[in-house]
Amino acid sequence: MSTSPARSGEPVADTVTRVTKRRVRTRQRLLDAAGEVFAENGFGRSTVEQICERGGYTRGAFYSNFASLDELFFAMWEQRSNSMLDRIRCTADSSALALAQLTPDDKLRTGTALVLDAVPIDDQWYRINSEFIAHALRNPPLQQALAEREEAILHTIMPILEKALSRLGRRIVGDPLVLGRALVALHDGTTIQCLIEEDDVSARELRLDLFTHVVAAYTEPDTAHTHPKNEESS
Amino acid sequence: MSTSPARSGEPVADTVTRVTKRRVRTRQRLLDAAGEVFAENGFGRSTVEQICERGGYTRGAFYSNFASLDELFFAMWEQRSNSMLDRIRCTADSSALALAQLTPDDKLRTGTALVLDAVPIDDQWYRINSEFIAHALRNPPLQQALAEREEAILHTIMPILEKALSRLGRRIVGDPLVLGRALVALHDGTTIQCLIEEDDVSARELRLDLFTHVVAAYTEPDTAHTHPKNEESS
DNA sequence: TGTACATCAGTGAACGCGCGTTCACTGATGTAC
DNA sequence: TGTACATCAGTGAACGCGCGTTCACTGATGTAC
Repeated sequence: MSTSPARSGEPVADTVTRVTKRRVRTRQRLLDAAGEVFAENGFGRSTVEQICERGGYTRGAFYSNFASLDELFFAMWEQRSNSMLDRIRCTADSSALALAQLTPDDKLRTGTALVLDAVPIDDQWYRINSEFIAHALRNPPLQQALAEREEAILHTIMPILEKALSRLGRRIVGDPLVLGRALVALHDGTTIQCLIEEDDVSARELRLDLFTHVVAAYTEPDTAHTHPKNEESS
Repeated sequence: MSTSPARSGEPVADTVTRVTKRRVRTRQRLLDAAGEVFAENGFGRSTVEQICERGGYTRGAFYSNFASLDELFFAMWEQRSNSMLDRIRCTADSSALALAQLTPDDKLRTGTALVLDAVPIDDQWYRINSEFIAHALRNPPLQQALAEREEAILHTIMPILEKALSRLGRRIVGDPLVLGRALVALHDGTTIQCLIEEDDVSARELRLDLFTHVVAAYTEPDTAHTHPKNEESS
């Protein structure tokens, strides 16, 4: 069992992972294919055959990697959900440069717009996600996963949000998580509108307005900007 | 072609509709059955057989009434969507009594809570609707129907909203439809959170907070109406 | 009102495709020496 | 390093169930007189 590489110069990890490499690759290709097919046809209308064909495999490969379509759906959703969060973190980091140039005098709306750009409105993902939610509402374990995802989203967003707010010379009134949840709800709700309507320019503007109003409502000017620890409220 | 009921005391309409009565009934039963089955299994995972069995018919009855599952899905969604709006109108009317007792001095939050009660959080409907949205995003005609539905929702909500606001001595700043859309988005977004979480009490409170803040942000005290009782005729 | 007739909504058997699932196999990948 | 060997990931044929769809029929519903 224990592999002794003897005089082999190759690192152990490399040899070990190489065994799985093929599996990892086909697994990944199936996951990618599943994402496309589910988005196109819907979860319930997608077949094992379609997904395998899209990924360039035969059906046997599927059963060698997943127990069921349900399992694949969940794995795919989880992965995409994660990469979504990564993308937000990443975009937020790069837009931090722009944010850094903002002064507290800049309008709240400008700052909100900047942060909002980090959250993409992706119609393929929306379709997958809303079907997953509907699916999860029928499966308690999946519902649990959804709740945890919500949690993860909040923890990704909060630092970005607080950093941006302090840049704008504002601070949150009350529990920060309440604002976080409100913004997530806003995103979910306005995304539908942006996707449904032809003229998504105006939809996006209304969206920005709404975000700005809510941020304004849940925050206040931070008068002790240079000395943040000055005033504390319960 | 022209039916002459001669001395028949029965109204013509009654005789004419009686021909369709059977159809109408089975159609309705199939629609009801479809709603249940779709909510339980998801649209894509539901079969013609399941729906017919639930409705107490054989498969032939389905094909005698609908061309495809897609058509049934749409018809069912449209009907439930309509009855949803009716329910809102109805509940709003009955809660108008409570609203009438509010004075401008009452808190905005109380009034918002009252109106919000007219909008149910129905998890069966949510599952159906979110699947329908995902489905409609792939079918332009359905997408059109969705957009029109959004329009209808707004026109249902606006009078209720404005009536309630005037009761609270407030009026909308800017385009009323903008507030309407914002509230719809809020409802959509917060519904997910209320449904996902175990402890939906706190979710519902946060929801109410959010609504209250947004209503406050999009309205201002209506100085022209200091006395609530002096406008009887609208 | 009652009877004889016409219509057609819903039945249920039949058909066959498509899909999920299995499994003996093969050839790609990694191991031992 | 090269060769012989072992493993097992992915193949593809095979099976059969389930489902969509059709259609000749029957009996419920409405019509004519």
